[in-house]
Amino acid sequence: MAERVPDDRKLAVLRAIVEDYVSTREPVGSKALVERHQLGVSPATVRNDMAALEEEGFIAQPHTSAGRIPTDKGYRLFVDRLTAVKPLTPAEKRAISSFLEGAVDLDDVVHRTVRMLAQLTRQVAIVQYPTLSRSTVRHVELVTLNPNRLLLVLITSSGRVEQRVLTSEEPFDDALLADLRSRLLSAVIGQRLGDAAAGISTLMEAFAPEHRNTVAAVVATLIETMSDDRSDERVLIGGTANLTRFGDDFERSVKPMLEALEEHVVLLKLLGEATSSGTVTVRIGHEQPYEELATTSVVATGYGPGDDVLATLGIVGPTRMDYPGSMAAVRAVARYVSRILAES
Amino acid sequence: MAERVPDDRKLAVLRAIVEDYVSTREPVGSKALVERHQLGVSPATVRNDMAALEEEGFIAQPHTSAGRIPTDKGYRLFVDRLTAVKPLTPAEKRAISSFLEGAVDLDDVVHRTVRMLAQLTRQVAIVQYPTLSRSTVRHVELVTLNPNRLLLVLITSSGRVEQRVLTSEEPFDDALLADLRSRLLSAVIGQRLGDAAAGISTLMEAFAPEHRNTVAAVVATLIETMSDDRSDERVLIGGTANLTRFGDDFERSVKPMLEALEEHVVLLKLLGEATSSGTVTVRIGHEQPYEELATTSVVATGYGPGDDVLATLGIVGPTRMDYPGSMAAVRAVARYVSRILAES
DNA sequence: GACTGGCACTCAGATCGACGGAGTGCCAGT
DNA sequence: ACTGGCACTCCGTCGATCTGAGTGCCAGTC
Repeated sequence: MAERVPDDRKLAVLRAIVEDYVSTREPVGSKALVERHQLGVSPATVRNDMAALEEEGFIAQPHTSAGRIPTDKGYRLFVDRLTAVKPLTPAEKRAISSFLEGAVDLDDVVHRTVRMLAQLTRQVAIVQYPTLSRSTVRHVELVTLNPNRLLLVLITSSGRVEQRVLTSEEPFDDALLADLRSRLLSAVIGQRLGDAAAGISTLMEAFAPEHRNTVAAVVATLIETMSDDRSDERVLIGGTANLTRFGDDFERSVKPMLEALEEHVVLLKLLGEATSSGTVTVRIGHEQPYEELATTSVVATGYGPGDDVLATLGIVGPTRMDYPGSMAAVRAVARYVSRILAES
Repeated sequence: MAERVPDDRKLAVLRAIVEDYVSTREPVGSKALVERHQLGVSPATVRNDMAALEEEGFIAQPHTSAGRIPTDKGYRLFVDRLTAVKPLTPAEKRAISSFLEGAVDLDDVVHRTVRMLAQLTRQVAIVQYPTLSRSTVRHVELVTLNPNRLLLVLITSSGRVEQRVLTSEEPFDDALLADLRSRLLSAVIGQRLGDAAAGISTLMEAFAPEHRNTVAAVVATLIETMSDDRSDERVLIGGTANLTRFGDDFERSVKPMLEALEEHVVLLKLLGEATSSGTVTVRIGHEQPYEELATTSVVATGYGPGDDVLATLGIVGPTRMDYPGSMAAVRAVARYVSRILAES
């Protein structure tokens, strides 16, 4: 209880155990450890340290007389205190940068990002679409698809386009629509999505009573489109083929993950609250909210133009993963995609 | 060589083998067969028939003294000649219909369709987005995102919205854009996507020489947007969690499938040429073009409003699948989604 | 000629026991 | 405080054995 953090050599042993276990996937014993790392002490000493680390809950043995594997708590300590920032190679940086530069629109940016992440980390990548709420209204358009169907298009400063279809019993009046359109435009252009609603809800009064039904419907839909910002519940995933590397126990680790990938709500909860794009959040094993994904870790961070954090991206993999590498990749990709967004 | 198709009882035996193997996943022997089906003959007789069927390549045994399993050729015969149309239950029909009715836009239709398919068949579902080429231009909008960036939006009669961003060295001129916009509109509205290009390529001549660069860029982008119809290479997949049911041999059957799911081009090739929505195409094992997916079958059909076939949808699963059920589900879903599209 | 009962044969998968080796904990010695 | 040595544990593997489902074939019956 006096001191919670083990002394230096024990930490070195823990680090060595994590590294070896991650790369070999097998419980690591004292002898193998001293052979592969320059610890400068004998196996017996390492054994004592291991016993202490086990006592404190950082490592565990699957069964008596097997090597040790890190516990979630062990990985946690490793990530918090033992991780040296592992910079990407220049080649990797160039690859990220040039691949993301090639994107033609927001959708493409997100697609490329998820692909890049999956490729770099060789894990399953998840990218949440940027939220609109901070962006402003750039344009509103009303288009009649046929006399009874009206398409409402909302274009935002982030280059995103939202659309809704309205149907009506009686045909839409073109003149009315033109009038409504211009009034909407002047009321709404340049406003933030969140604030614009106030300006148009009173608009109705300018119209003749017999038109108010139509106007009210359009206004309501527009407000709903602006406020009901569904984009923050949209996510894109990639690299599912990397699930093969999850582990041997198909039923217990891969299946729950596949099910989670179907449910975007689950994924968003996994990604968690967005943190500023400088800091990378790591959630290890039981630290994430789903019991079924007990052997799964999440590495995530926020991103967005400039210092705004509009959404979250990250990767998901087995607790036994390369944390330094994943964290570096996630951070780098977030940084680059943020820069791209800022340029828009 | 004289007659290629076995006599009636042999066919009954084959059907029984396929059905039993699909439901039990285990090689089926002569004794078990006569117990579970009313064949009216003894195991010994069935054995003779089996020997004949094996001779002709419809079934095979994994090893001597094991039961038989159907070959691809066996499944093929089963699908071609032994499949009774298995209508969906009224409850299923209602479920499909009401679930699809609830869709708010085209995107939502496709999402719901893929979900429905996956749920009904308990397989991996694939839905190709409907192509635009037959639809007409409903609206074109030019929006300046900032002085040097212009957003071009194309709205089609199918309710689909395409967008492109143009950047320019020098700021866009608002007056010019307004002029260009109205000329574009009158030239293009109501035209088919494929035909509209001709009308606007000559438009440039109406503008002053110093503006021609800008105009040319916008026109070129618009034409590209209309003709480079990327929607036909977009697909949506769902039900990947059903991959768990693929088989025990993870590495050889699930991994290639996961990889295929990452590559939309591969999926499109799997779905194959669209057939009219009445007929369902079944590709069994080696009949589909990918070596790695030798134990995978595809059940697909075309769909689209009315009798137009705009795209393909279907399911992918292990060769050992419930063909009658899958075919019925695919056909029914295609029919319903076609109807929904026709109403738009 | 078509079907059946019987029989010998095959072979994958399960069961069992022995064994080797990696790894541990502990203790006495430096 | 570290190390070498030693006895002990126990998983995984290997080989031998056994069992049972399934087969092919043959002689007999309708």
